[in-house]
Amino acid sequence: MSENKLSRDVFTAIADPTRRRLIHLLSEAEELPLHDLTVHFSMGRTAVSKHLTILKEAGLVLDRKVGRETRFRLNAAPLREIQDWVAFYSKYWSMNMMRLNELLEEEET
Amino acid sequence: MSENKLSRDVFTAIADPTRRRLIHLLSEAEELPLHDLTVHFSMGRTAVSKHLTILKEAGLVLDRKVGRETRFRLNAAPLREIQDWVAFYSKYWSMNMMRLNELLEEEET
DNA sequence: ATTATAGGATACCAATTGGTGTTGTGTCAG
DNA sequence: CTGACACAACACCAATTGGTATCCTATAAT
Repeated sequence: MSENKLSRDVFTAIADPTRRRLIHLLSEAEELPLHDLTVHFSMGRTAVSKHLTILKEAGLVLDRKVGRETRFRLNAAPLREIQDWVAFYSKYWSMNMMRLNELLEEEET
Repeated sequence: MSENKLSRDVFTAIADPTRRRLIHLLSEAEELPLHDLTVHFSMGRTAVSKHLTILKEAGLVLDRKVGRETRFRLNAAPLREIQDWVAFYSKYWSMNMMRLNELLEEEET
């Protein structure tokens, strides 16, 4: 029962706009404590903390305690999975809609 | 109140694994009716239909009625937004963790 | 020592999500 | 015409999500 709940889908982690903003903030600041992140949002500290937990479970952020504050920093590596996934489908928009439509026209004759 | 609910975040659309499987199935089959898609899943037809609606709202699939069946096909173009988003962060995993750790070491001295 | 700050831990809540079953309608086949 | 099929449209439900407020501990500043 005491399993690690460290596994979280990267896709669901980046699904939330708040989480994407957090990723962006962390990308331009190297390392930030919770408080400094919270001020950028209109929601409370607890909510931001929850989002950070989800990002942590997806491996997208790392945290370390420094004195009384917990500093968060970005770990972009898991985003590679997203890139790989979407790269597979890039061929479907580079060989364009036009060709697809042609095929469908033919089929209907 | 009768606004079009056509706007749906692409990020949330691809967050669900079922939806990603649907995208994959459609990518290799050009065009498929709901029934042919449903047989690949252990859930009911209604559930699959709902997922397809979400994909439609994100612009990721298009549908057309052919006789008594509704055929769905992939429209990969909106995935470009994902690619653009993730491409921005690719620099954070190419200039690697090592460099980041170096910076943090220095900071602590 | 006292007080203020940073944040973890809970408990709680409303809204959304992901699924179900049912019903109704248009279409294809005998 | 009749029955089977493909699907949309609902109504409904449990679990999850995204947020809140409250309480508590640890650290920092005076």
